[in-house]
Amino acid sequence: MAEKRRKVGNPLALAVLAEMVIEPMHPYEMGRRLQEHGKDRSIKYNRSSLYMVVEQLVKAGFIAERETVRDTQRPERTVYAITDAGRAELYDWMRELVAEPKQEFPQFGVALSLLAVLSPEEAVTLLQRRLTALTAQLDEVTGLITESTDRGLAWIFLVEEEYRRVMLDAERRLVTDIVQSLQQPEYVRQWHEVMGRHT
Amino acid sequence: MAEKRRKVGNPLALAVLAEMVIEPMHPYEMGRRLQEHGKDRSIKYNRSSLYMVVEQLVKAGFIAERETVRDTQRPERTVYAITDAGRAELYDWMRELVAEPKQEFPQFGVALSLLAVLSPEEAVTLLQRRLTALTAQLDEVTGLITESTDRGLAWIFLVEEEYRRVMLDAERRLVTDIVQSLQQPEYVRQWHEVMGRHT
DNA sequence: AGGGGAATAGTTGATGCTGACTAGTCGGCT
DNA sequence: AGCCGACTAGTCAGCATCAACTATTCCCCT
Repeated sequence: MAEKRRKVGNPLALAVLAEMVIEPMHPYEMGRRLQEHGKDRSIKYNRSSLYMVVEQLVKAGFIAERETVRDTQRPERTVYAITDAGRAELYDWMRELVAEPKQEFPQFGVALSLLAVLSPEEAVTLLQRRLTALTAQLDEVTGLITESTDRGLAWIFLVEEEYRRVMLDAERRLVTDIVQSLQQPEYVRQWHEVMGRHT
Repeated sequence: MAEKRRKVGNPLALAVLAEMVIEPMHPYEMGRRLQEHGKDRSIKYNRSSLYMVVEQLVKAGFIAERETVRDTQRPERTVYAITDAGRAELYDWMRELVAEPKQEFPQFGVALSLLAVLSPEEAVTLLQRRLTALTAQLDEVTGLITESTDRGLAWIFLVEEEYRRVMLDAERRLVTDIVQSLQQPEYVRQWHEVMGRHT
């Protein structure tokens, strides 16, 4: 119920645990799979963070070193396996993430909360640029979804892209509405009135 | 056009610059205003980060120490003022934030991309819990918006709450849809089929 | 047979962030 | 006249992050 502070908080750690539930693995391999399955579109992936996170997971007792292989060629690879504590952490963390929405701070929210520093006219121009970009992103995601569905990829693996699509669509609608409002003299008058004090 | 790496990247720095465009100020005061105007709902605020960010802004030449006041009582306060470079940075940064959507990694996206580690039945239960929480948050935001509008607060100061409302609403719809899908045997069958290999 | 690019695998330094702590002051209650 | 809690204001140690770097091997082209 209450939210605990995770010993390892980086979402990449969650992905690592999820990979290791399937089979023991060395870090580089985890990264490779993450990218291969496009998980890096939803989880910020960075190789150095990966090694960091693996180290932290070991310290926390969620994974353990299994063996160090050097198969005649290639650099040395350390293979890790998930522990019982790690499995417990994975499920507990997943449950929390799914069931409890957490306050986040999207960049665009920051921009909107300070929108008043710009002039209404400039805001309109900039928001229209955003609209173009959003439309492009929407097309990209929609394309990816249709293409994957056609290739017979199971629905469960596309739900995160569907999420992205829905959020992009909602944002696009909102931006369109704001642009509309900013073109009505009534709103612009109010803006200038409020901002009159400074600048 | 191209995105530069900001010398100071913390969004709190942007809020600081925006406050200082109005008048010179000491850090604590900036923090107080941020909270007073509810900007801390959109911008992650933390006192220690604030002092950090001010230091960074000084180093980058975006703000400058103006005077150190000790008015007989209270601890020493250092007042800072924005520089021309700072003003330029503020506008440039705002333009980028408004016009160019940036890839972010919301927690729920992470959860969805790994949803398959849970059982469909548990996923449904958890998503229903999320639904309740989302509805509560929606009510809160909607309440805040109506109340503020009634008090005559200008529309421009509520646009960030409107953004939050729209996003929450879209997420709620999506979660509802997912729950619906997960209750159709066809989808559950597919899930088990795909997951059959491991676990 | 050798040179260059891509892939494999991992390390490190420099910087950023924040929870926990310090420390003075005001006001009010008793 | 003394104590408590809230507010004001700032500092700091420790952990997290990531761009850039190192180093080895594979394999294709000429």
